[in-house]
Amino acid sequence: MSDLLERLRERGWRMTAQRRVVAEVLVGEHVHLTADEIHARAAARLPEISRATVYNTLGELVSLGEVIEVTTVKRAKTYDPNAHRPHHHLVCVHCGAVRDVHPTGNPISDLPASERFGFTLRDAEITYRGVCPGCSAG
Amino acid sequence: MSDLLERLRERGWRMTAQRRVVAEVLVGEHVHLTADEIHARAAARLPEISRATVYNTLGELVSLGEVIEVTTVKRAKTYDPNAHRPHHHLVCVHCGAVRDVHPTGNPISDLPASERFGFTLRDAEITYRGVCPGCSAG
DNA sequence: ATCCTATACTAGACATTGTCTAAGTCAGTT
DNA sequence: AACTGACTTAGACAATGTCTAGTATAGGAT
Repeated sequence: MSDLLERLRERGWRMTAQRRVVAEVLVGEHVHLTADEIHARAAARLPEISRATVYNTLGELVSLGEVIEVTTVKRAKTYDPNAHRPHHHLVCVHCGAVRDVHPTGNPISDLPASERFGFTLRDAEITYRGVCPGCSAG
Repeated sequence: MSDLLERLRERGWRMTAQRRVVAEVLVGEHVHLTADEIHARAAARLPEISRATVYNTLGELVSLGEVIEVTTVKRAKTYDPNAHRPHHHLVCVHCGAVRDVHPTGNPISDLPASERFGFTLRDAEITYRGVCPGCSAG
């Protein structure tokens, strides 16, 4: 967590109160938040922080590889601070809840050359869809 | 293609000019279009078709399982008419191009029970990310 | 410690994508 | 041919994300 701030500073990031707060919100809760939720939590500590800054900061963190942008079925993207531990996602089709999961195997090796169409593969993301215990109980 | 219209009629779909045009646009080009692109192409044939109708029709086709909604990195969802042939997607991180691909193996069997957290799994979607030949040449 | 400047922040307008509503229209049935 | 519930329309609204012009500030230089 202060690891994150350390790494960022080493990469020449100028440290500001706004960026610190956004980073703290992200790492503080190990859940997937939307930009708006992050803004709300950040504003609780730093009331004048603007939406634009939150969006910019998130974009930078994604570019730096410190945070992963997850696009689910919901309108808004969510941000996953767990970027350094490779993982995939399990989504409840009913309530939208998201969990990080770790399947065995490597999807990239499952894609034969004939199916790569000349692409240089970078990574693969698996989204498992299902119904969570809470929703199937209802 | 007229298969699609057949199936829909059998399921009690009321057939209208608007729905026919949207279905034809979808099946006519085997690419992934956004709702707006579909609207533009539909309007070329049926100028007074409204955005709401396109959105409604796409939503119905998705509910009926005739079309798959694909959420990529881009803002807008895209619609994939290839719903009856299970497949996954290969996306160019540079230009956003999407191809359908068929990896070997079954991702669902790669998710051990201990990683399912009580979810009832329905399906899994793999998104491969890489750079397409055109973009890596540039 | 102070100054300087590139970088970052803010407010708010704007853009894009998707949803909803009220009123009018039409497909398919009788 | 009339009827009726389902469909469509225009446009307002909502949610999410981007951009700009002006202001503030972090961190290096002095």
